[in-house]
Amino acid sequence: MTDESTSTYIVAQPILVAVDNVIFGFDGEEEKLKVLLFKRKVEPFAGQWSLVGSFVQPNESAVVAASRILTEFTGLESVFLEQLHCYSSVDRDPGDRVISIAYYSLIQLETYRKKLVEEHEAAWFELHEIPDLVIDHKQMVADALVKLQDNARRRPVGFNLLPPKFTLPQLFKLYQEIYQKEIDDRNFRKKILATDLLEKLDTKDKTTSKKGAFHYQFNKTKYQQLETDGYDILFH
Amino acid sequence: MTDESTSTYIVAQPILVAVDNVIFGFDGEEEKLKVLLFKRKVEPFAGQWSLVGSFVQPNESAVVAASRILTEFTGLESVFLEQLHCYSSVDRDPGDRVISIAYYSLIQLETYRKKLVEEHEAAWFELHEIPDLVIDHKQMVADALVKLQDNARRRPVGFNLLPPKFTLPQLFKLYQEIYQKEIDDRNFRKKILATDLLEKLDTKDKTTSKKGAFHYQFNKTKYQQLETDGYDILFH
DNA sequence: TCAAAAGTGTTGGGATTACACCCATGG
DNA sequence: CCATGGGTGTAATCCCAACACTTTTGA
Repeated sequence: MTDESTSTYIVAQPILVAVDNVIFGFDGEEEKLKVLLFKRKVEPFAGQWSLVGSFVQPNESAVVAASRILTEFTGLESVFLEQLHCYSSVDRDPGDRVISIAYYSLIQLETYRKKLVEEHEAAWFELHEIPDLVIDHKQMVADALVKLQDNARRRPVGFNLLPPKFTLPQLFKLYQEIYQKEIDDRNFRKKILATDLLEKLDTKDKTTSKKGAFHYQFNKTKYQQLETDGYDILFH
Repeated sequence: MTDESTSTYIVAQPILVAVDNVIFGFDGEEEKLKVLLFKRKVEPFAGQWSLVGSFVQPNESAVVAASRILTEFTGLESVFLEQLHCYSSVDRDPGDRVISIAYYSLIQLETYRKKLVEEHEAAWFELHEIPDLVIDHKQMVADALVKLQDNARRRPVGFNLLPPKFTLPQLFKLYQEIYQKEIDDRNFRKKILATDLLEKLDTKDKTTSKKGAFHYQFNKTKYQQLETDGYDILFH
């Protein structure tokens, strides 16, 4: 299949195909949405900040490639991963003609493997502290955020960013981070609880207040249903 | 740039990159939304129905390639054209490893060059009469329709499918075609007129009724504003 | 006792759905 | 004059944004 001499398509010229992954994580301590970046290893632009990425191998699809590098950098498997856009300007990469299929994923920062990230000289950056990135990666991050916002309105994606047990104040702050604005907390609770997605537990998280905030978890059945059926909530 | 011997990326293996275009047109006579298909010229699958597509050339981006084949088949330039998704399964094309970046475009059926279409053995198919298509093209059409529906709710895309002067009954039927369902016509008028997008002319189209339906055209200023700002209308 | 965060309800206004009849015209 | 499609209005409902105070508890 990948031996060019056997190709049916004589006249076509192959192109290098990469994937880049905008990995979002929610830092529960700092209550900030962050993006994983690393220092690029290869020329051109070696040493500069970049999204994590890889060339697509002959025996893998783009989503498998994106998943592979996600695992490589975080140790995580089977997390939220969705295609964003394919970037294909002729001159985007001065090293060669390379198109890049961008993905974005949502992970729980608490569960990623810190060691892997350090080995790769990677780091988490807040949205408004993202440094200059190679090629069109800054555009990819911007596009990913828009898509995340759009998605968070229609489907329970936000929960991919939180640990299994979380509190409503945490969830609330996460959504404020996603939308990069202040949200009315009373209306937020109403709307989120109205989805029937949350199950209140009788334990509390007392790390952030004396009163303590109740833990919640998802109703898995409802979660899967809403993941496909969707809803439509605008947060103000 | 495209000479492999000069590539910085020694280890990467290039892949064939194609674009496929889901071209939608609204047939004003039959009041049907249609998709342009043609009989594939090359093996494998020569002679079978396919979306129009092409390999991406070394000197063009994917969107340029998609635009090029659109012009080739319809004679049209600078019409609505938007990226849909990149399909990259390893075995999707038995001829070779080929990934395809799918686009979709919206054109006015009345203005396309009929001759070009005939020369290419292409034809317009209603949505529910689409034959078996090669590879994953049927999936592309399905995905394109979903994206079109989503887009029509948020932006004035529907107007790309109509001639400069059109009537409200035409627009109404177009939206019913896009959503593949019946819509309340009184509420439809209210919602569409509320956008401030339409300018009523004092001429009438009498081809479909004795009373005649008033022509409308867009307010270009408002159109451009809403194209970027967007709105959010659900049609019931 | 008080500071700090968690939690809770109501109401007025605007938007939306559902719904049925009159109008204009050419044949 | 009538058949055909074009055009219009309203009432009841629902939804939602806006808004401020009480609770809990550890220090």
